[in-house]
Amino acid sequence: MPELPEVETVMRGLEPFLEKAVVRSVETRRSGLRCPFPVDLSERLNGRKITALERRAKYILVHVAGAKSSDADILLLHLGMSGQIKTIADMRAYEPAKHDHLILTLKSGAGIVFHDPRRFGMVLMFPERERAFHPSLCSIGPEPLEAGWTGAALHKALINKKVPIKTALLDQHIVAGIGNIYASEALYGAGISPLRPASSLDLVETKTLVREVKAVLRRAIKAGGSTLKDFTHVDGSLGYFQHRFAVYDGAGRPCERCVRDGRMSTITKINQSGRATYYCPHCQT
DNA sequence: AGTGTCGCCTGAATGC
DNA sequence: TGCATTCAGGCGACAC
Repeated sequence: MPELPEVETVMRGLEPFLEKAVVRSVETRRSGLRCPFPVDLSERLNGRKITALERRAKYILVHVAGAKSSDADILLLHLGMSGQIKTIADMRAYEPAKHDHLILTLKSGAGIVFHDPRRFGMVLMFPERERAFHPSLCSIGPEPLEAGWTGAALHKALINKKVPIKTALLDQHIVAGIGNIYASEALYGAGISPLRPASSLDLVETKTLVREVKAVLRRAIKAGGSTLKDFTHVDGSLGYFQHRFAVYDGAGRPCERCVRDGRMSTITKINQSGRATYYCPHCQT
């Protein structure tokens, strides 16, 4: 389940492959994923040079040069639930696998493949100059790893929010890129109950929470993300942050913090807004 | 406006 | 063994 650290890992893996590369051809093997592929995808990519890659929230932005600088485009990729991007060193040796939906061949003879069994992913293309107005990007909240995202900023964003703090962390308008895994992990790190109404957190608590969000995301990026089922790096290798989860997918296990403090308490799984939440009912208050 | 629920989709796991 | 059901969840659409 690609969240910010997984998307960042994929983007970093794609960078040396795609930056300054020129697209030779585009093949779509079905009409779209969550939404149809842009009908003019091929003509807008063929012969064009990729200038830079960027991550925003859980999106990968592929910047594509135009004939004039005002014609630059953005190819927007979202991995959804099960999306993978694979790099292929030599496309002559490539045979499409099941669920390989979009294939870009580069001038160099290399290529990339968008593979997505559950087809919750997204591929869009629009002019760079429309970026500020694009519905998928324009209303997204602050990047959690940027210095400007502080405890004070989060505290302000949570005023009047009655939803549980766990649900608020998943809201991409409040903060970008956090998904189900890292929401549970950050709340555990901060010792805050996922059930607390978001507006009930005081400034000290939001500062602690912001620190923990940043810390868990940085550690996960360093570990190459978390591989639960589908996620892999662009070369097929796996992330290993899943081995360091404190609570996620750990129902029934003892809480390590409580054990350290000489208590016995068990990680518990609950459901919030249809999503699994894992926490320690004893030390998260 | 804020909040809650649904549907999209496949494959793995579970149940009878 | 085999078929049906359940579950996982990011995000947009929709209802209240």
